[in-house]
Amino acid sequence: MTQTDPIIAVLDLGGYRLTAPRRAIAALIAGYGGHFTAAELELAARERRLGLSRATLYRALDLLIELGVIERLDLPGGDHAYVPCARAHHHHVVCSRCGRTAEVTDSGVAEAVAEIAHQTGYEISTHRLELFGLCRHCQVKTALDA
Amino acid sequence: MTQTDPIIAVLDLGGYRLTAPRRAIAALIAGYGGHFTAAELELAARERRLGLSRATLYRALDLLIELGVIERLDLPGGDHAYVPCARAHHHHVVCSRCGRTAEVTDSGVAEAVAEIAHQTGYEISTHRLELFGLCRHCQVKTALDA
DNA sequence: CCTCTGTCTAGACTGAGTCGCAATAATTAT
DNA sequence: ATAATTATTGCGACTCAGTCTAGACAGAGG
Ligand SMILES: [Zn+2]
Ligand SMILES: [Zn+2]
Ligand SMILES: [Zn+2]
Ligand SMILES: [Zn+2]
Repeated sequence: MTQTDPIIAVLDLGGYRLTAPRRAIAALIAGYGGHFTAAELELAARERRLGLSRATLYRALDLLIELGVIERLDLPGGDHAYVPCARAHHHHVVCSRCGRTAEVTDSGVAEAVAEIAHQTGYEISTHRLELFGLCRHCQVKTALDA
Repeated sequence: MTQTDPIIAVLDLGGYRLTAPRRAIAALIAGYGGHFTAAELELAARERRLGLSRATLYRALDLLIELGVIERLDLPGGDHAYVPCARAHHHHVVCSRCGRTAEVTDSGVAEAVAEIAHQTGYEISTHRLELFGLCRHCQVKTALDA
């Protein structure tokens, strides 16, 4: 609601036009706690009669990725999902039951990467780390189900 | 040529039928040093007049993944590729220029994962780490191009 | 306001991957 | 060897994500 939507802010800063579709998409994204898929966004948009075309949706996602305010995850099953996130390098832990995500820093990973570079002789420029498991919430629920 | 194709061996061990299409696919895969895509396999099969249907190809890939003799990579650009590999848990470093891959163990990563679990409270069950950079070969080539 | 141009819509299109089912062939039993 | 069993294949139609094009539209700045 407030002017402080980080996505809008970044778009503005980047000199991109603050159009109605982009504002709508930003609002939808802000509504998700964890990850969301393109299909979910599309459905949500349709339900709310926002009238955005698929093309616009995908272009917006591409742009937001480029700007680093969302990131694409490749779920173990092969599906693609997105998470809103900070722009510095980091990774995500995804709850495989409810989808909640948490960001984590490279703590410790950097050393491992350096070690790997040394062992293999590769000059490593990028890496992606994705972690999957149960969030606290779902750990409890699972315990109760037993 | 020899009976020692690891893919065939694993299929046999798992009690799966050693059919002509599977043998053909195993042979094709063995021919790749680094990663390959489903489309590449399909093309190679068509060129050699092997007459396998797409469905069979994809079913075979799924099976081989399940058996752990190949693994699916999600390239940064969003494409999917596969690498033949050992069955124990490990990760891949992919040369972003020539596609050569190397396997690396969890050395160091495990600690980082434990630390992340502790920090976030998630009970982490799986993780995927993919590294991208230049292999030794391509480092040299790049240096010469300068 | 008016213009310039970035962005949007609609809908056709592509290409990866899937599905159901009849035909085929690797195993197993006889 | 032959027949019976059933996993696997091929086909072709299908779905669905994502892309593309071209004309209409609407921000931002003057
Ligand atoms: Zn959860
Ligand atoms: Zn990292
Ligand atoms: Zn290389
Ligand atoms: Zn690992």
